[in-house]
Amino acid sequence: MRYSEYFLPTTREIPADAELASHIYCLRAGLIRKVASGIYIFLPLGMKVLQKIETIIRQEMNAKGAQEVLMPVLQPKELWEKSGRWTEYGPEMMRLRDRHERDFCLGPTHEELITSTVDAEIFSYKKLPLHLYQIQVKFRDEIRPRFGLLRGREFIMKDGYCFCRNQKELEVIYQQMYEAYARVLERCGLDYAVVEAESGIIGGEVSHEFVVLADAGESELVLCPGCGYASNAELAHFSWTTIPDREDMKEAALVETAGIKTIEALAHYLSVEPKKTIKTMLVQEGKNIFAILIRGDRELSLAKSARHLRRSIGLVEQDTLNAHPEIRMGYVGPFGLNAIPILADLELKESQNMVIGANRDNFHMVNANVGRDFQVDEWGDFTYPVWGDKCSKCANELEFKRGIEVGHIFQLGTKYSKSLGATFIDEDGQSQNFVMGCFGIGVTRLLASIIEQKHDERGIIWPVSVAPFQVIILLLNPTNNRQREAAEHLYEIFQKHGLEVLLDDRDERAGVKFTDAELLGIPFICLIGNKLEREGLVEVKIRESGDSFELPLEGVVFRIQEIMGNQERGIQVDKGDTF
RNA sequence: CGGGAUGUAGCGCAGCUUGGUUAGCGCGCAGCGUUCGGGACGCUGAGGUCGUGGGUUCAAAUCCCACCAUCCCGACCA
Repeated sequence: MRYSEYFLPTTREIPADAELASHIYCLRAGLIRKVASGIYIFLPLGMKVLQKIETIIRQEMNAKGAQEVLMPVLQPKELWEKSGRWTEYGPEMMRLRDRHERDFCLGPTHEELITSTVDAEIFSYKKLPLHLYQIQVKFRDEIRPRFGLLRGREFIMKDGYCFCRNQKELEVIYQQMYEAYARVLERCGLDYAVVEAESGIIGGEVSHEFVVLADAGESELVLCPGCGYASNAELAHFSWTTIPDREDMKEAALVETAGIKTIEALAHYLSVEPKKTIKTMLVQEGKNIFAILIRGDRELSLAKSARHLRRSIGLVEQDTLNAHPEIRMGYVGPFGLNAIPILADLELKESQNMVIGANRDNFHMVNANVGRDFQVDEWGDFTYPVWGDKCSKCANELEFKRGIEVGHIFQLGTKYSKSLGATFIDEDGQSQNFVMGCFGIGVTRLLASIIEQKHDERGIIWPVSVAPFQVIILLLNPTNNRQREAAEHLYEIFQKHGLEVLLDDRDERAGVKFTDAELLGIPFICLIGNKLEREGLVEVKIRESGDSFELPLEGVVFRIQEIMGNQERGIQVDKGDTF
């Protein structure tokens, strides 16, 4: 491709809308342009990268026997009413009506459609397992789209659904997908973690998230350097470090703490460490309130709480509190809470002489002790790990990182096949619900994550595997015939060897070309300039390392292929079916 | 949806507090000339419903009201 003819608008200024590197560089390097909040057009360069990523995904999916389909974005209401999700899904689902007043939605996901399709065609266990996937635009009317492609409303997703005879068969496919996902991320050159993502409400499901490590990421991860344990911070297991010294139980007493409603203020006022206090968190499901006691210096994990209670809960709301005059906000404690169940974090089981809310305005209790001064209905694990906490499996100190969730694999079981009545006939002639799995990769999000992890202050640093071009030739003096001819010749050589090459033949100053080449992040930058004129040498710069070397024209392609080959071998790619 | 902020040329911004002639600057864009290995210089030029609607006023980019859009912080997710 000749740069002079290519639709590739780069910008010098940082767009006012963007904050994250991936967002800024997607715009500056001419990959995308915004159409509306969370909605983007992909320009030719962005399109190329997208296709590269999709190809990698296709190869890995096909290699595991998954078959590609394409489903519509527009889906009829009836389908969603069958699964109950037309009402369940909420405002995130974009609904619209056609000229005949029929209701549709823009598909936020495709479980309903795929399940009903398979159900209509597959009747026998002999046809199972079946694994279908698609790479398609999905639409979710996000409450708050942000960070460019990282959280769009319209985004491209690869989603796969497998239909199995039983749990065992599902587990085999699940394992295969685990491997396939890992390979996709490796081939994209990414540093990532796989974390268990247990689902709170519906027990028994197995689920893993694939998270690209990046400081800008929205999910917080806990990693153990010792045993490799990885988890969402909000669900992470850990063992607490501070085992309290044994002390004698002191006499409990009420102290006046007028106007003191936070742990910090309380600890300061009473001159105790925050960890010697207990805070009482209130959560609710519908109108039901639960009190959860945790150590004052800890944070409540709603995810863990939800899992423990097996309910979908949120922090208590003012409306709900109005019906409970016995609750004294700011001084809540496990006293006189009537019918409200009191749960407590296991960490408090051995605690002694704690400060705790008295559930009486302007009073706390000091030297409170479990069992003597207050009772607990249920013990559980309700808090996040913090710096210094140890791995519950191997006792190493846990590490904290942030990441971007790009993939999620799920053992669905019969949730959708049941609600949609999708069945097959098994070996015994009995009707059974399909046992399903679903597997998603956010393709556009993956693109953004790569930039988020692979960039510097000058621009993107594409891994060769997804780079829109492997090589860019900078013709520094387009008016110089010898240099022009050399550049054209080199351009042909690259093409003949199957490399994707961008020839910067624009009538621009050298500085512009250098800056753009680095912004675009093309892995190999070949300079045709004075060096060529004087010594017949091409200067090759490697974008990632900044290293450079000089070679005669004819040798360049082999050297580049050699370097690329070495990188590929590091990943050990065996190509699956391609088409 | 709650909290914060912004909307002026393709992009980045000033002007608004204290209303007053043809609304500015930088980059980019077009033409000509000089330049040409890290975003050159000179000259000429094109480009604006000042987010939209209403109001106040002799007069509104500027003051008031409403709405819309966009971004950032919270609850959701690939």
